[in-house]
Amino acid sequence: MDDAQLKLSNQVCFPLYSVSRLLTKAYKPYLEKMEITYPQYLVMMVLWETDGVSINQISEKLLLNTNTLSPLLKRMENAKILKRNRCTKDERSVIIQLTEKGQNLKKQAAPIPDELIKKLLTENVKLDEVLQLKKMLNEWIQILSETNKK
Amino acid sequence: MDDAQLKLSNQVCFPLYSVSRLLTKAYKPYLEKMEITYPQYLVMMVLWETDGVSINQISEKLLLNTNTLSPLLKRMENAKILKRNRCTKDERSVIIQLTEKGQNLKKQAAPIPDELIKKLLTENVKLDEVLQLKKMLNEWIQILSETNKK
DNA sequence: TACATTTGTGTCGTGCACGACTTAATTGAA
DNA sequence: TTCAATTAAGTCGTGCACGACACAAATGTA
Repeated sequence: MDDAQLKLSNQVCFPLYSVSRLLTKAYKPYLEKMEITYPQYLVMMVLWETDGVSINQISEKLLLNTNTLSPLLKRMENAKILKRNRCTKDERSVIIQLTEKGQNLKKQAAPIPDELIKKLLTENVKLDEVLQLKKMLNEWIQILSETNKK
Repeated sequence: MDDAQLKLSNQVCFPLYSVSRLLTKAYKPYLEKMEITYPQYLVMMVLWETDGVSINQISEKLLLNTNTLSPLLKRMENAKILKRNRCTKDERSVIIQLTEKGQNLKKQAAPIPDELIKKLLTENVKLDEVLQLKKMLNEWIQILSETNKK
């Protein structure tokens, strides 16, 4: 059998999976100071940009199911960085609002993206390549979130 | 504050994280027929290429800790696709060997990589771009597995 | 040969992810 | 208006990931 396709070294998915895990790990020392995890950091980025959104809206932006977000947001509420309140207009919705503590974390987080991108840029990996990578990944997100739907 | 850096849309990490999850989900229908998960599929690719390796060697190839692999390999042994045996030369090591069932799964897996890459290629994403992406990711793996070490 | 150190595997606890399902509120069609 | 269908959130079970730690086998050094 011609098994070249099945070799780990020929896969795109495996380096993607590895880099994703390794990058999350690279964030860790920064996020630990803020006492949040990487998925929680993603939620924070949504809220820093637009506070007071429903769980469903967060779910759509992060492509994470509500059954992943529900317990995650409860942990964040316990850590007092956000509050969960039922929407008065639609009692089914839960609105997430940052506390003052949560808002203040933004200042602490501000330098993180720069520090990380600095680590990743080398003589062989230039910024415009990274931007191209981002563009390609965003296309794949479109394709995959379509095909995964059913 | 200039918070452009903290916007989700300006992150590279987030699309990487999303695509990794979405790709894993895209593999699912194929892997379900073989009754394995995506991380288990990675282990299988290692073993299809080189059978009879230690847990440590699998750990190095997949960049996964042994405390992740140990229970995963036990589940795979329960599913009768591989066997775990202590190395006689070094009693600390556990050698992983495919069963016949495990070897036979290779035939079933053979068309998977092609089918998936077909989904991802569009007018806007060409094969050479994918190869460039892979190259970049592999560089990042080097950088990140270094910096994460300590 | 003693014994401190290293190495390979493993357990435990925590936090995601996600499929399957439940519950309650809202919506829509007859 | 009634009630079936849809929607938002949440529970439950399983399987990763991984840090912290345990333990036994192997190794290195005095």
